[in-house]
Amino acid sequence: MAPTTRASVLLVDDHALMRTGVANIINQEADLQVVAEAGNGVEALEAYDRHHPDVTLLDLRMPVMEGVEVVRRLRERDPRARVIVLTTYDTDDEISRALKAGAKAYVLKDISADDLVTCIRDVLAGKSYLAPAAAAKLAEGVTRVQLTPRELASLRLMADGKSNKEIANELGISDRTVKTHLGHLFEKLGVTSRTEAVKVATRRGLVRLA
Amino acid sequence: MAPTTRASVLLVDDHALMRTGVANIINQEADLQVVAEAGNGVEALEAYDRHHPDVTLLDLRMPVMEGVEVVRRLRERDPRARVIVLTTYDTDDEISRALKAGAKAYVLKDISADDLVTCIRDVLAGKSYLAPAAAAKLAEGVTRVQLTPRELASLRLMADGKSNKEIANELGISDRTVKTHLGHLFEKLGVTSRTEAVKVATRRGLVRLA
DNA sequence: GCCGATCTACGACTTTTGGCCGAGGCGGTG
DNA sequence: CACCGCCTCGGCCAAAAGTCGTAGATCGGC
Repeated sequence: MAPTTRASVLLVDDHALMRTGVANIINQEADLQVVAEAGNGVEALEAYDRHHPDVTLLDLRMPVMEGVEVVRRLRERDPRARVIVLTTYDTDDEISRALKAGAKAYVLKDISADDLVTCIRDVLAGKSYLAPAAAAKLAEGVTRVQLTPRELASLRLMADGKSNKEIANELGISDRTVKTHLGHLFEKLGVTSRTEAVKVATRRGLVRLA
Repeated sequence: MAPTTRASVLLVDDHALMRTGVANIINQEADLQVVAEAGNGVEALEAYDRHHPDVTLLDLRMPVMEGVEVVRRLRERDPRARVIVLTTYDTDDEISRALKAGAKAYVLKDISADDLVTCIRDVLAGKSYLAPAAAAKLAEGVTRVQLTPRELASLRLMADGKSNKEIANELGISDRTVKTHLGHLFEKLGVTSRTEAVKVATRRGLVRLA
């Protein structure tokens, strides 16, 4: 039982309670050890540079810097960085973006402590892991919408309650053009009105209200 | 160090990970002990009946039964039930409804483990506790909107992407009347369009998208 | 250099939405 | 009873939104 070297874990979550809870679970394992915690993306990058952990547990949906962006930057500065996304939400957009950014695993917070530990060991062993729910969402997301930059920008402003004219002003284009973009957007989302579009876009993780 | 009687705690959260994390924290305290866990509202009521815990830690936003409803039912069957709401969200609507339903405390999951334990002891001692952020939201909510049943129903359907005509059909009234309800709603929310209304209503916790 | 995607924009049109009135019915309260 | 809040509905009108088709400009890839 001589712990030669425990694998080092970096914990990133904006909820202190979740951090200490998960830290407790992990530190109970003889082969794992939490070496640092971070409450947002910027802190996460700093902590990574200081400790170069073997694996990083990362919540998406954080203040200061978005989770997917953190994944990207971590992998930029260290292509071997192993990132496990641990979050509550499972929109197809977030899942696929996180995986594309280089996350090795995507698990939901309703996972059991045992399964989480197993997942960490799997990732340390070079495997990857997808939560069943996440896999299902991805599968249905074969029909994943590919929005153009303008469509996405229009969508975001629209979801913020802006009128076509206001959107046009902010984007520096004509309101006719906004109509064109939104028309294309509606077609891609399979809807016929803005409120419906906001609903579907929210469900898919394309926008975040509140 | 003879633990005369440790206060019993019931843990309700739909995330297994959060449950075991918090359970670890609580069980490390000599005067506290988790006696049961539940993953949704119905389980929570069953567990309460079996164990009659001294205090219940409850997440809002759960499947099967809404958290506020759980608070209400717990207090119904035992007016002395001490419920601490432990959640991630802090919309003024949820906070005030939870407190009105009889919750003794409202804390957010970004609380530290120490503060959570303190909060539990406070509640056991008969005190109550409001997270600063929650208190602030409540304060600004002096202007809390009071929607009529019809206004709320129209709002919900509208947020679901329905047109006035569709809302009218579902409610069995004229679309003119729907316009009236929505007009009043807009005035109360301080907006002039449906998408804006959806945004504000979501922020206030009046509706839940996704 | 051609093709496809994207962004831009217009006309013309229909439908929907939102604002501004008034008005009757109904149920509870002072 | 009179008042008030809520629900109901109507007309009218202006503005916004959504649908159709068309079309020039740009950019990147084959």
